[in-house]
Amino acid sequence: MPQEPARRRPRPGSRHPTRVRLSDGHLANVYSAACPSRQALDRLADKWTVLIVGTLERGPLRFGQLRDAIDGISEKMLTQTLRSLERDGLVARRDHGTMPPQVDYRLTEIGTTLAAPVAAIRAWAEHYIVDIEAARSAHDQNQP
Amino acid sequence: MPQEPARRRPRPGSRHPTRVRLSDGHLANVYSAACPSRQALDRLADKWTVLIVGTLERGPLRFGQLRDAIDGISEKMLTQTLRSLERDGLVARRDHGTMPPQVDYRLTEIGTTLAAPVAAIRAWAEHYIVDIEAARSAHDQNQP
DNA sequence: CAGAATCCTGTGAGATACTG
DNA sequence: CAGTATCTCACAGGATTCTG
Repeated sequence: MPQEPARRRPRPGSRHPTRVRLSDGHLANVYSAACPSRQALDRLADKWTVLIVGTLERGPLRFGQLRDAIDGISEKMLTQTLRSLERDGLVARRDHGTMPPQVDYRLTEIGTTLAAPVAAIRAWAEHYIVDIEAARSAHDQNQP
Repeated sequence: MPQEPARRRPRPGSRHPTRVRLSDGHLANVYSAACPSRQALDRLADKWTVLIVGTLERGPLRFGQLRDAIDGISEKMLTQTLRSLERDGLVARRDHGTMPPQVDYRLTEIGTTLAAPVAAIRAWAEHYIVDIEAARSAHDQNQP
């Protein structure tokens, strides 16, 4: 059971109030973090989503193939991320019901539309990583 | 001081070994998480980077303007993310040295090139959030 | 105003073991 | 093979206070 936030001195006039309590008791952000684009961005801004979508771009893959293709992902995170991608209608899961189990995953129609912007990001990453690393080491030279 | 990982029974033959100890004592991934595109992707895959870059797209902004424009960001995370963006050469910081302090941030040339793919992602998000939410609630209907 | 320093918490995510 | 179920820790990130 989560403890009470334990604010030391609940004084008014906090300088940066990002949340307010609504009449129904829920907490909500003051401005608009509920903005649709923010919702979708948060969906993409985890460590594995973009990599899974990028890997499925070329066609359906089985669980083990995904695991082997995506360097460093744990089975747990692969399962979790696939589940939430399925929930959001970006990936479709097909269980053949055989024994031993055989399951494959493919992008849905919407998932496919995501592949394009994701590819753009990946292309940018591949092109500019050199400059980024250069800037990084130059910066670290001055402030070690 | 970080404790020893405390592996209960260090038995060999773990099923999914993602890391190996190199001759110099460092840990490294077996395959290729060090791939350049992965490096850059990890750079972008945090909660705030994309939002900051997107906000600076239209021109330089001061610290407080960024804080107010990006819904829900804390001053701590704004500072942190700006620092690392600066380190990577994507954002330039200009301190006017006045009193009270006046600092503004703008995209560098490389940062500007990132704005395009980021805008593509944002456009995708704005367009497809409806379908995502539909899929989500449809899915939750079946498995509540 | 723009932050630095500090404290605290929830979550991300790995390791391991078990199952149909 | 394709998962669950636990346990655990590290760290992202929020709240608060202080300062030049």
